[in-house]
Amino acid sequence: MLDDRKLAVLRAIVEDYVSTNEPVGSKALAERHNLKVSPATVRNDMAALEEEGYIAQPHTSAGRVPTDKGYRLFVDRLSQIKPLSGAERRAIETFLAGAVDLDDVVTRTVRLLAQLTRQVAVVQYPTLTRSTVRHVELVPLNDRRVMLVLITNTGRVEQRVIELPEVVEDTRIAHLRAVLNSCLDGCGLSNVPELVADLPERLPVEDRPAVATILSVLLETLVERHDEKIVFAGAANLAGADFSTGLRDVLEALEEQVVLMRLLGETTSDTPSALTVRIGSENPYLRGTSVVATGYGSGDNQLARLGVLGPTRMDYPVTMGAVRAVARYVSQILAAS
Amino acid sequence: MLDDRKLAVLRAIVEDYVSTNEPVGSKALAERHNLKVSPATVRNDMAALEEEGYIAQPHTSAGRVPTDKGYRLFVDRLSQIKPLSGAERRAIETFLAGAVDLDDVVTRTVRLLAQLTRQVAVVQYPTLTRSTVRHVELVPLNDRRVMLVLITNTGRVEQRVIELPEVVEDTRIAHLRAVLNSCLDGCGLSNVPELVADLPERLPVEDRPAVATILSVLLETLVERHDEKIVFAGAANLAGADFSTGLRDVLEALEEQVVLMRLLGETTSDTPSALTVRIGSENPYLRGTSVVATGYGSGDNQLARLGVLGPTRMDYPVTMGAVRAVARYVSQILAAS
DNA sequence: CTTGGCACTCGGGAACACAGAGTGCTAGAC
DNA sequence: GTCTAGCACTCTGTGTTCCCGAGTGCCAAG
Repeated sequence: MLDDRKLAVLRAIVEDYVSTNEPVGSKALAERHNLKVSPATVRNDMAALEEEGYIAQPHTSAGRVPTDKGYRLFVDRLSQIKPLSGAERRAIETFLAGAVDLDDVVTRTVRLLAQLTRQVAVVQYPTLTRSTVRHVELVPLNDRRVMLVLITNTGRVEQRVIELPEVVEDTRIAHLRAVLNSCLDGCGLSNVPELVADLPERLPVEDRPAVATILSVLLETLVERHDEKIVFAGAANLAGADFSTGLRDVLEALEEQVVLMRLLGETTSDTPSALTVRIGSENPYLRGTSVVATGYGSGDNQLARLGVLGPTRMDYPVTMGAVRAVARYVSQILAAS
Repeated sequence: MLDDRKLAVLRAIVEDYVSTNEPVGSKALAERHNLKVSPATVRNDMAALEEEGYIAQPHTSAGRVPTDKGYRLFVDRLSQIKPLSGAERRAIETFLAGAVDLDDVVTRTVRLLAQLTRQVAVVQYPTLTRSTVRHVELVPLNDRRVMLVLITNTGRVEQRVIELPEVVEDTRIAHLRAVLNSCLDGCGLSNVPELVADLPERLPVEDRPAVATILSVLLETLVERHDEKIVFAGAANLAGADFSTGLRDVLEALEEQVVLMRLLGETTSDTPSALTVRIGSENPYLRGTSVVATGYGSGDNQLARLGVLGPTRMDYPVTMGAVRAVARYVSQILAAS
């Protein structure tokens, strides 16, 4: 049905349209890409491609434009991920190397990705669920209040102020801290609930109300942050592009954690580091945009996802290369710290 | 020079232009606001106002539009800050009350403000400099690494991983922590440098390299975060508005911490809780936008600033009311915690 | 299967006219 | 002196028309 030349024509159409942002006609195609055939032949192929739904024309007698299906075929079979230049790689390294803490890593990553792709970059904070407890700290603030600080091996720090149901002496707080740490240190966060389940029973009865309160806050912290924090950067890059759905909708979506999350998608368990490309109508919300995303994290321990969002008319090979490279570098950084 | 009626005309022009987004003519003015004079008279006044530079016409024979100078006069002398409705106040309260930590307070505040004003909201994180140390924590990660956690009375938590120059036993770390806390607890952050200055001398000589490293990171943390974190929300509200400078520039500025900082401005020391309004060309960057900002914080202890950014053509009384109200509520919340 | 030729179709830009809103000015009314 | 009414003038924005050109689909010939 689609012989090699037709595929070549489709590839040429996508490339030209992406670079010029104008419907591409048969004549220009035959000239620019040396297809060795005449415009008329190209037209025939185009008719076939249109028949199959890979391209469309905005109006009769205009050039052709790739459809979502056309981009899909292009991404799957007609393009190769374009690796970054050496200069770009070095830039990434130096830019990420200066990060001082997790917040900083994420912030730098998202900015870097936005700048590199000239799109909107989205980065999900490393998820807590797969990380392990590095330290639990209880800081007495006054005699009815303590601050709970939870530090994970990914460098993440969560804190909560807890109102105690009764006055508890500092020494007892200190004891509880020691117990908690000996019990939880190095354990996966998902194991925490079962590990602390019998804790109240192992402590003096008079401490139990306070312990119960503290534990409930601790568990709450774990659950609450399960739906993760997510940040974006590069909104300015949207200014030029035109979206079928209107710029406003895109900006609104970017500020909705839930929507962003859905757009980034799930890491498929079998191939965690694979690039996910969702084109136009393949996306849950925001049908007019494309999302290139991937999981990141050290080795087989996938932490979270990152990616970029842009118009359907996007340079997929370049974008995919950038996303993949940044994911790799940030994974390295996180593994090292 | 400018009698009462001319001022009334100016006020009417501003109000009409803000609500309709169209140059306002003499006839419509005389009708809609019962000025009790004829359009011709209004025209004379308009000519005078234009002479003085308070209004301008986009082209000959179009209606008048306020200039920056006109808005300025309007804000300073012709308008009253509009208080929020009861429903709005209750919404603020319930929305802010649910915050679990400082991050959450800031995030909720910025979203609330964006929604309330239908502009872009900007909130600066409470500054460290005026807050006090509540707790310093040193967590050994392995024998060459510790994590420094600094908790302030505003609920802010800073953490850093420190590479030690040599292996230090946990007990010595614990001792150092105790020393640090007894030394710094409750002290203002700005006093920390002098307080820790002679610390190395008071400790065993073999600990000094490690102590020096830790202290240098501690001081660095204080200084680094002096230029503060700043967040925004409501970029989607820009989609409708038109900026002389182009949407792209505004979006770019929003992602530049430094620029945002400059836009929010400094809290003037004499009247810390006063509203600052910068109109159009009065702004350092982004000449085409207006910024309404104010300091917030508990009582005389100003912590940071918050505000909104929008087109010059903005409903100043309403915006100012919202900014003031939100600043008050968030100050309360922070004072209580 | 490919190619050249040809008639057809639209979109977009230029030229143009026109209605309507708004102005400035002047002369008269209070 | 200040306000008002009338009038001529000046624009912008919109709608219309027209035309060019790029691009297509189809057909017949190589």
